[in-house]
This record gives sequence, structure tokens and C-alpha cells, in this order.
Amino acid sequence: MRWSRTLIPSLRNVPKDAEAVSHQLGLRAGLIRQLASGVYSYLPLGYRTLLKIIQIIREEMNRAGASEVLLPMLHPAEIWKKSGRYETLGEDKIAFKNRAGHEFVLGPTHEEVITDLVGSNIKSFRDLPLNLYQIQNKFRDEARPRFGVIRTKEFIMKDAYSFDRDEAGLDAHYQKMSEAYRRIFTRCGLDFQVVNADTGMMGGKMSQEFMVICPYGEDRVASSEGGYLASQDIATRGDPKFTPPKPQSTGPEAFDTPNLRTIEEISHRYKVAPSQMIKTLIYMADGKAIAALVTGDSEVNESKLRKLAGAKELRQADGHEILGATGAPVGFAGPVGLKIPVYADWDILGIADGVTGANEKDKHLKNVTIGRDFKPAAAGDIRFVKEGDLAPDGTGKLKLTTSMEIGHIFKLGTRYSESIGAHFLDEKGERKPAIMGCYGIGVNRVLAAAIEQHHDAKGIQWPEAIAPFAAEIITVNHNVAAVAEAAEKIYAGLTAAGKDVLFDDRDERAGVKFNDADLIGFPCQIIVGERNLAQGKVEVKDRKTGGTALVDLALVISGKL
RNA sequence: CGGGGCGUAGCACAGUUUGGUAGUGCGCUCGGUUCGGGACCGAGAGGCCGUAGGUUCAAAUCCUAUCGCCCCGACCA
Repeated sequence: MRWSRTLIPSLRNVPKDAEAVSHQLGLRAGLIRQLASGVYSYLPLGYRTLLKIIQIIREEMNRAGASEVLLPMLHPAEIWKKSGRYETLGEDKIAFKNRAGHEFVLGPTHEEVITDLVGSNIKSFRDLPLNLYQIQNKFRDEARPRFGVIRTKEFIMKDAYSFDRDEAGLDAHYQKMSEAYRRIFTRCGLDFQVVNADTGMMGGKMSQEFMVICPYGEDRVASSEGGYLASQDIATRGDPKFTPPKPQSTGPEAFDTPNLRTIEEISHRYKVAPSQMIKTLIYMADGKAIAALVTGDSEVNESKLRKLAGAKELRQADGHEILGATGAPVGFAGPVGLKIPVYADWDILGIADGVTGANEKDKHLKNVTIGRDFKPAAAGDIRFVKEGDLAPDGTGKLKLTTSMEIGHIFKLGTRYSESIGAHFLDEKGERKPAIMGCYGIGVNRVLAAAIEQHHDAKGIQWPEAIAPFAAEIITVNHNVAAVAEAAEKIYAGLTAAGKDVLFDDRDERAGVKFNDADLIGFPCQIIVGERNLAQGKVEVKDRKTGGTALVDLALVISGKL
């Protein structure tokens, strides 16, 4: 392909990045990200890369024994409602509605559709196992798209679903897909980790995320030197085993905090470290109010709290419920004198003379100590892990890394096959739900991750397997007839040899073309100039290493390089 | 949905506090000199300042509304 403005618009005016994250990392990193989203959203370059990634995925899915299907959204609303994940669908519509009431025909996910489809097509255990996948655009009305192409409302996803007669079959599928994913991401040139993850809304027993370390990701991975590895959502920590605190005071003392209700306000105004503050959050556990205590610099992990409290349903209480439970408006809750069950994080066991809400408007308490001033119903790990926490398996301290999720695999079990209906008759003639797994890859995130992992100050350094072009031919002096002629021959030769090359045949200064080539970053640059041509040579440059070599013109034309 | 910010030429922005002729850089057009790492000189083209009202002799600038975008938070199959 030849260089053109539609292929690559002017790269000189790349917008300055306004995001705080990229400012911290320097403008250049922001530029790369901008470029990444540009490459994806409107340039043929991004399209070529996506096709290459998709080809790799297809090959590996084929190797793993999965078959490609296409799942349309043409499904009655009842199907979508059966799983219990959707409540607000129109009765007679096949399309989803977003919050603005607009209908859309791209699905957010396809568990329901595939389960119904397979359910109506399998009868016997002989029809199983099945493993089906598709690569399709999905639409999710995300509250907050961000980071260029990393989180968008519409995105490309490879999703696969396996159906088995028994757990052993599911395990085998899960294993096969996990291996296929490793091969896919490796082939795409990514450095990734596989971490245990939360099953979240999907339900099911087990799931793992494929994570790429990247400053623009939205997820955090906790790891220890000794090998502990888990998503921050589910990471647990070891008991710090605080010795009971020895308070200096004799008892809690109230003080006025007019209109100060957040941790920051109090800590700033009264010079109290957030770690010495007892943050008290009111939750509704199966309809009854409970209190959760963590230090001022921690966040409650609701699924951990749910477990400790032994609740099925858990949600944050609203203003009315808080008033009812504590006698004070939001922002002044504290554990002292509360009538509802109190669940404390381990951290609280180490606080002597802490600061907390007084359960009275515009008042807080100081000199509050657990055991003496209040007694929790239970203490345990109820917050998200932080940098420096003990790993739960005693393998050292936890470290948190910002990561981007590029793939996620789940053992779903029978949640969907039971609710939607995908049953088969086993050898004994008994009717049983199929055991399912599901497996997703964010295709455009693979592209984004590849750029984030492979760039330098000058631009992208595409991994070979997914580079939009294998090489770029640059004429140093395009108006010199011999140069243009030699470059044309190389272009024809490489194209005939089946190589994907971009020919920068613009009549631009050499420096402009070199810089553009580095910015777009194809693995190899073939530089044709008068000087070397006189000796029958051209310069071949490796984008990644910067190394150059003089190669015979004839050899380059033959496509052997 | 809550908090904050921004809409000015193809792109990136200044000008708004204190109302008074529409600006800069890149890109674009023409001429010339250059030409192996983002050249230089000269001459140009291009904008009812997001939109709609209002205040005023006068509005990019002040006020109100509205639309759109971005950031922070909540959410995230």
C-alpha cells in the first residue's frame, strides 16, 4: 500500500493530553495513547492490526476445538429476563434499551442467547461436549468510557461458550481454553499474568483474568514476592494479629465538627491521620442494618463483608436507613453505642484512642478504643487489600500493580442452563442441565495493550505478528529518478513475495519521513537513498533495536531480506 | 447520577478576570532557496468565537438556558 492522507492523517498535530494520568507519565505517553485510539477508531492501520489479531484468535480457537458461530440479538425478551440479569426490558422488543431509552441491536453479552440456542438443539449426552465462539461487536452502555480505546461503549469481543455433561468435561474445556489464551496473547507479543478473579455478576465457581501490566488499566492486581497472585477485587490478606491496644485515655470524648463529615475534612482540620480514624459505614444485610468498620484510609470490600456477616444480599444503606440505625445524618456514624451488629476490620483491633462519628449531627468522638468502648460482632478481613499488606499464604508483603484486563475465563456451572433451559438426557435417561463455561477476549484491548507495552519516546514498536505492515519503504530523495525507480522495484518485489509493505513515496524531506516511520512503528524500515544506491545497497533498519544494515538491492527486491 | 472543567480557522491553543478592529503555532495555497533525522525566506487563503435568548451605544468576553465533549467519583457481565 502507498502512503496517503486517508491512511495516515497528519501526525504532527497530535493533541496534547489533558488526563492527569498521562501528565504524570509525561506527554509522550499520552501521545502514544492518543495514537492508539486513533489507530483503532478511524485508520486503516488499526483495521489491519485487528484483522491480524482476529486471525490469530481463530487459529487458536480452532486448535482448541471450538467452532465459530454468529449469535444475533434476535431473541425474545423473555429469554433475556430468565437469567435474572435483566429486569427492564420491553415486553415485545428484541432490542435492548439503554438508560436514555434508545434501543440498540448489538448485544452486551450472549450467555442467554447461546444457552437458549444450544438448549433447543441438544437432546442427548451424545450431543455434548460443545464449544462455540464468535467474534462480534458488543455494546454496553458504560457509565464512563475512558482511556482512549481501552474502555469504550462499543467494542470487539471474542466470546466462547462450552457445554459439557459433567464437571470433568468443563475442567477439560477450561484448561484447553486457558492454554489457547496463553498462546494467543503470547503470539500477539504481550507480557501478561493470569490471576484468580471475582466471578461477579456472571456467577459461577471460578474465574481467571488475563492481565497486562499497563498504567492506563482500570484494574489492580495484588501479588507477593513468594508468588501470591490475585485480582484486588478478591485478594485477601493475612491477619496482622494486632495486640490489644492500650489507650492513654479513660474514655471517649465528644467534640464539635460542624458540617465536617468526610474523612479528609476531619483529618485535615484536626490533624488526625486517616489511619487513626474509624470509618463507619452502614449497610443493609438481608434487610437489616449492620455497621462496617475500617480505617479512614481503607475501602470496604462488600463481598468480604457479606461473607463475614453471613448475609445473602448486601447493599449500602440510604440516608433514611442511616438515620434510623444511628440517629444521625450521613457522615456522623460511629460504633460507640450502636444497637446494630458491628463488623470490624482487623485494622480496627490495632487502634487506640481513635476518632470516629458520635452518631449525633455535627459531632465526632475521640479517644475511642475497641473492646473498651464498643464490642464488634466479629472482626476479620473486610477491606480491599493495600500495598504492604501481608499475603494470605504467608509469602511476603503484597504489591499492587495497575493492569488491563484483556481476557477472562469462567467456570459457569449450571446457572444459565438451568434458568434459560439447556438440558440433555444422560446415559440413564435422566434430564440434566449442561455444565457451562464461558471465555472472553477484548480484541481491541489486545491492540491497545500491544501499543502500551511496545513503544518508546518516538512512537510505536509493533510486535511483528500483529503489525499493520511488516515493513515501510522510505525514499530519502523521492525526486531522484534512480531512487524512486529502485524503491518501486523493491515495492513490487516485496509485494510479489507476499510481504505487507507500506511505501512512503511522498516527496517530503527525509527527516519528516523518518520521524513518521518511527511514530507509526512497523518492525522494519527499508531506506532507499542516493548515497547507498550508488553501491547497489539499501539500508534496512530494525525499529525496535534501531540497528541498521546495508543490504544488496537485488536481495531486498527478491523479498529475502 | 453527583462534583469540576472546556467548546474560538483543518489540528493544538491564546484572548474572557477589567466588554471596544479576531490572534499564535502547525497544516494548507503560490514563489524562491534547501533536501540522510520534523528546513528557511516572502506572499496568501481560511473563523457569524457550540447554539438560543438577555444586558449594553457596543459581547468571544457579562447573565440565563440548552447541546456537546473531557476529567474525578459511583457503576462495570
